[in-house]
Amino acid sequence: MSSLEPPKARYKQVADVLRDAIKRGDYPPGSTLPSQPELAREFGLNQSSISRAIAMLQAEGMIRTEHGRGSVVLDVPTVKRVRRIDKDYRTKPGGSSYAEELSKAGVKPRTDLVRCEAAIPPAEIAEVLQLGESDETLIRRRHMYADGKPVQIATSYIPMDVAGSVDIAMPDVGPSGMYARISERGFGPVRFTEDIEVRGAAEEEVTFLRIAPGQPVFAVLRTAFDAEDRPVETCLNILAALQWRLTYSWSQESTDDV
Amino acid sequence: MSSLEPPKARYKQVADVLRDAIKRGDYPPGSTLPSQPELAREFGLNQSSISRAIAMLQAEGMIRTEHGRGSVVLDVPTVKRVRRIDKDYRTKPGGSSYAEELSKAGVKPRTDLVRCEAAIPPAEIAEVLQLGESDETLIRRRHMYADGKPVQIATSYIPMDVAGSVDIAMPDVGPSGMYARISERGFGPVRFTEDIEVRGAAEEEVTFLRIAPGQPVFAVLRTAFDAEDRPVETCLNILAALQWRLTYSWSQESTDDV
DNA sequence: TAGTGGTCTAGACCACTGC
DNA sequence: CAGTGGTCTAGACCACTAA
Repeated sequence: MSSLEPPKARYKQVADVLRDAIKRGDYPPGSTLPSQPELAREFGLNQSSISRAIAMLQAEGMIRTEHGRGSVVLDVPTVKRVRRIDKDYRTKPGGSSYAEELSKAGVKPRTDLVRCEAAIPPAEIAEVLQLGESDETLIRRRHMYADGKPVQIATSYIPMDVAGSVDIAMPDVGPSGMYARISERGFGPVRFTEDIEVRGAAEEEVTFLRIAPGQPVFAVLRTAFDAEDRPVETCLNILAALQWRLTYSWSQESTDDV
Repeated sequence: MSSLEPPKARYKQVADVLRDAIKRGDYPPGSTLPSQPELAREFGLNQSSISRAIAMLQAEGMIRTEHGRGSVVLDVPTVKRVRRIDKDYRTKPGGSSYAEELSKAGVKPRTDLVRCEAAIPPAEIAEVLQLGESDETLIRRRHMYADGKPVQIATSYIPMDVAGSVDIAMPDVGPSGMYARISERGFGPVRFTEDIEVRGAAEEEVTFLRIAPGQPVFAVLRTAFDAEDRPVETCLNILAALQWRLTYSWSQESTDDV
């Protein structure tokens, strides 16, 4: 046990000790830390100070407190996963789907279709798709896992006249299949955009992704346009921002400096 | 004044009140909130509770506390800025630089060269550039502003044999100019990658970008490769993650689903 | 019911800023 | 120096979870 002397705030020192212990593996992911009263005894401090140290670790995303249960250690990968988008001439025809990408990386992918219906999309989605307020889209929401761990929430929106019917999107229809189906109906995508935003995780995202409240998430919105430059599909992906690296790759002349 | 009754935690109610007041413009960016003892009197609460409310707002990025001075309101744009990368056939030859991009958006850009020297780069940069531990690069760090507000820290790294000499990078050499100079020396870039990461802001970034400690930042690393696929330049851009939207656009067949 | 985290108080002292 | 935010205590009560 260390001395816990000033000048550094004691609750910060407690946080340091606990952080090191977690990183060392003393408290593996899923386990709980000792209770706050117990830690208070160990460190010879008041529970308030301990509580503050715990709050600090939670803000850092290392743990999540559950009222009445304890402080559970979260699984924070030391190495970020990579989500790669290659758009140069090397891109294989057909490209790679989420499932293929992960398989190559040696992890087992799994996708659960949690919602699939025709409904009015959120306003910002309707705007992207250039739809009116009351226009419906086919909405497909999937929960995606890698080796059983939740990694992504994906929600795609397709205007009903593009989708044709809801059964375009049976649970097992993959993305490549999705674009193929759209192409068959004469809306073959030729241009894509991706908008990347970062914001604090919403309630649902905290729960599914098993991250600490307030942690940042990526909101990646990919939109596909057909030959007439009409948006035919858009898909919103939510990922834990601190656990992923997004990489884009392209050829050609370019001198963007930003 | 409201009642501040349970069930909601009082410090959260205080945070709500202050947050609304800030959004309403009662405390404009740059001003300070009333002192904690004063707020404690106003709300009829203990200073500890007020302190907690303040900490909450700081975690949200709305204010930054300065020891001995007060809690200063930060300037958090309601609309995110856009950093656009077009890499399809529409891209104009020559592309658009940071300065042009901002000028078009109607804001006045400014760039300060804060560092320009030959030195050994950080390990992760050396790895990207495929350099040895003791190989030096030309390092150019710029602070960029829009309408006088700090928006970005950009640091570029160029292997010395590519740069030739330090004077390739005089303060007024723009990015297009930079690639032109590199091309003249026979290292014309033909392929690019961008890696996007999010992490908590470092000390220096908090200070320059004027954001709250712990707020997430984008770390965008763009690397240029020549015809032999050798990395000839890499540039790290740091931006306040909650204030920007990154958008990528491209054509061609692609069916990535991730 | 026992144990957990969450909140709050009254009061104290410290460290830093700016006059 | 006075005023600010930062830390800490001792003790209390509440809300939630699980046995």
